[in-house]
Amino acid sequence: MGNDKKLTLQSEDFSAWYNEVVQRAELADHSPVRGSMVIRPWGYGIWEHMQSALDVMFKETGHENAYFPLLIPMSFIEREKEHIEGFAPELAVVTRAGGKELEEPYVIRPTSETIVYSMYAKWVQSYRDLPVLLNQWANVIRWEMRTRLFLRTSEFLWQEGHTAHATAEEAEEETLLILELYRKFMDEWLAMPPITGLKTDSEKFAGAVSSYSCEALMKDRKALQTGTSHFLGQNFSKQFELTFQSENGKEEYAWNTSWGVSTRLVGGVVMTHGDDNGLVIPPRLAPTQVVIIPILAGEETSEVLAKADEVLDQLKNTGVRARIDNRDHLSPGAKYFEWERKGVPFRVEIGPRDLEKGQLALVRRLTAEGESRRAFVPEAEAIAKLPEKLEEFQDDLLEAARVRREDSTVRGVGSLGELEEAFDSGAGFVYTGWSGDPAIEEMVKERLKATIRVLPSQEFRSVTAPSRCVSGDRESVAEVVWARAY
RNA sequence: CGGGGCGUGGCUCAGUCCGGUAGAGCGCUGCGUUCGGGUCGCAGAGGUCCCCGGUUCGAAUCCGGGCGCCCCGACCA
Repeated sequence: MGNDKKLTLQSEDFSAWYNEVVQRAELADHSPVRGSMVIRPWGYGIWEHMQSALDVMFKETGHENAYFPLLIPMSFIEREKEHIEGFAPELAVVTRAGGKELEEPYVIRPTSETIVYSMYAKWVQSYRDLPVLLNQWANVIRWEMRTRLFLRTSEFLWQEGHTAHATAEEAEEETLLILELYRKFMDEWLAMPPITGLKTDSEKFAGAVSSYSCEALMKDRKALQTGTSHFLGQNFSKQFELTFQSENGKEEYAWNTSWGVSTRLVGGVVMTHGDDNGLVIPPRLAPTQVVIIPILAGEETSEVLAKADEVLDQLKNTGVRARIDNRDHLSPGAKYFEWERKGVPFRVEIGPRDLEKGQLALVRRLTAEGESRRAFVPEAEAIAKLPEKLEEFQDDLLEAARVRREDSTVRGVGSLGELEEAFDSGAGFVYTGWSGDPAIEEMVKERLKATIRVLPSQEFRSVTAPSRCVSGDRESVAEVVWARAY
């Protein structure tokens, strides 16, 4: 990578572009431990904005935060059969502590269902104790074979919600409520509009009855699973004796859900909005929304700096996250490149000429085709309008992402040949019929490297449901969405 | 775990074939200069050449062994 001034072009090597931009925008760096990363302030700042937005949404829907421990007894993880089968290869295990071999090894949580539901079992006696609606913000470890900053690291940060309900219907409702909450969050905050739907058995969470997910389309037209919401049925409550006495006095097993999004979302934002100049951060997530670059020139330097301070204060008063870059060893041009690479939505330049004319130079991170990059706007007007310009920018990013998604969506594909052709000509999401046979999934994955991302939720389905399976010879039981995925 | 590649200043790499006392660009420090799209000049700091062993008068370079990392495939939020 080096300090070559230009990034690898997206069109040349998307994956190299991603690695470079993550490091050179100072989002994250590799730690000495293979596969794990240090999240730097710029990247963590983005995550913090995601966290606070989600946290509000969780609380608005009746959830509370709690914290469960990092270490889980090995026997807990082993309790649910599919759960342990799914996670066994990627567990990190503590066998020694206090200078001695432990009697029972501890697993570093890959997810917390087992410890959570074992505790719920203690707390829940009666239907009056339900529902339990908890979330935790935590780190987890899954020993992945191949890792990439943010997208797949051995340790990552996430939130995991865990709920217990008296009825299956209520738990299913919760699962879908969260799926919709995630979707809204991704639309409104990340400007990364996912499609949603049900996972096939081969892709669902180990231990779930059914899994739903959000699937977003990256700029290279590969899908990224950006959030999951699981209906766990009574699988865990049966293993951990999570029972309650119902209204009619009978002892029953509770119904559970779990759901999560992770720091992977940061990688998703990078691949959804970034361009050849670097990151583009949606304003609502940007640690700095407006950077002020004073043009320092000779005798007017102190006046320019004073004006910059004044503008900073006024922007802060309008609720804009702004900062001044007054480093004096860099030329203005060098700063432009740096902040563009870091994806700051707007830049304000203040120089002697602007002082004279009572104006500010406003530069948007993305400008429409043919539009001039730099707009000179009267100072008061520029400050007053920036909040709405930021909202506009946010909206434009969402719209552009939607258009990209729709433009690379192909519907009504009726045969394996057409499916292959679609991917060969650069399709992102491809909709087909499916017989429900996992062998078809397996075969397509083998041949085309594409998988069924979801059985789409109602609003994403095609107007006319496909009647035949993509494999040709059988009837379709459900429409499915195929994509090459991360 | 299979297949490929690579370990040399902070970073990217040249030097290795053909052994002779270690280089470039970028970055960093200081001073000056410049400042509206990656300023320029001068001076400077910085390296157990991944590790261990062998061959040799002499090893970054040759030989043997080890370790680590990256990329491609099988697993995954």
